[in-house]
Amino acid sequence: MGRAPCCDKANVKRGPWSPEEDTILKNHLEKHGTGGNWIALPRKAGLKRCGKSCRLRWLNYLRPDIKHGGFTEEEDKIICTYYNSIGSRWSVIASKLPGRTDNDVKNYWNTKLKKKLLAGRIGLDHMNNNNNNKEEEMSISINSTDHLNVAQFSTLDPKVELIEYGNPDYYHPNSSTLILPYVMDTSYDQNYVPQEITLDPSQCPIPKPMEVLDYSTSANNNYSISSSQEASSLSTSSSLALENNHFSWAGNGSVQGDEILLDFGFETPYELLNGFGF
DNA sequence: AAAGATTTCAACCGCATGTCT
DNA sequence: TAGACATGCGGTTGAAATCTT
Repeated sequence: MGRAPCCDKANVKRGPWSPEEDTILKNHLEKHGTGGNWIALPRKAGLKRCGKSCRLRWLNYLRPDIKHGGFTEEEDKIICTYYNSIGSRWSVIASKLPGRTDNDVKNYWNTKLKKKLLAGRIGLDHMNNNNNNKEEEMSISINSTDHLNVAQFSTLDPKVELIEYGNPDYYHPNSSTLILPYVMDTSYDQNYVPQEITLDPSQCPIPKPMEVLDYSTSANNNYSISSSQEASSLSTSSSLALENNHFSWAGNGSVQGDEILLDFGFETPYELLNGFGF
């Protein structure tokens, strides 16, 4: 026995909203509000729609304060910083971007920002344009007794900066704020100027240094992580695998069949990789 | 110009959580 | 306190738009 449906699907219209439906919903909400009950709203408004669908349409499209159009560089930075800190909590991230919805942010991340960031993070431009040696190795150190040091991708491209969790320069235990450098691909912006973003931990639960998990127990396990959705959106068939303490990124498309070996020593910044949607 | 491939994004789905009785 | 119901959320889907060959 499954869960009872929230509405009678047989008598409910689905799919794209017509301008007429939009008008009806908007007028009704402007006059009467939600009435504290989205489920009953479509019937009251005279719409053959599910209440959840009405709610989504209003929140994601019809609300007067919705900001349509492309994301700004500043918004990119905020999304990246929060995503790296709290993961795919889109509603929290969207709440930091006035006029943006969680759906917007999620779509933007999945279709554009992730690609942009990923490309910058593994320094593809650098490899493709400036390096005849097709195989590079980057070293990442994790100090489990101290903090997660996501560290030194800069060996690959000194222009690419990464957040270092737990770095006392950025994390101040007695302070009400956390300052993080921004992760970005400078190849996309020749005028890149390193910036800092100040976060309010009460609004955004940044992991503290000692909260980082100990990955050592999994260091000898073999992981193979891949995503068909990811492969699709990246126009590549890519995979990330961990074997014998080495992460290997294997992909085609923009990587052009190259393989990048990431040496994590004895421990693995799984959270970082996981945080970027691997 | 047309067909196929890829990207975008609105909308849906189902689970988790909150609230009310 | 438990159950029913509503809402919120993140993941996923698929049609339309756009790009490439």
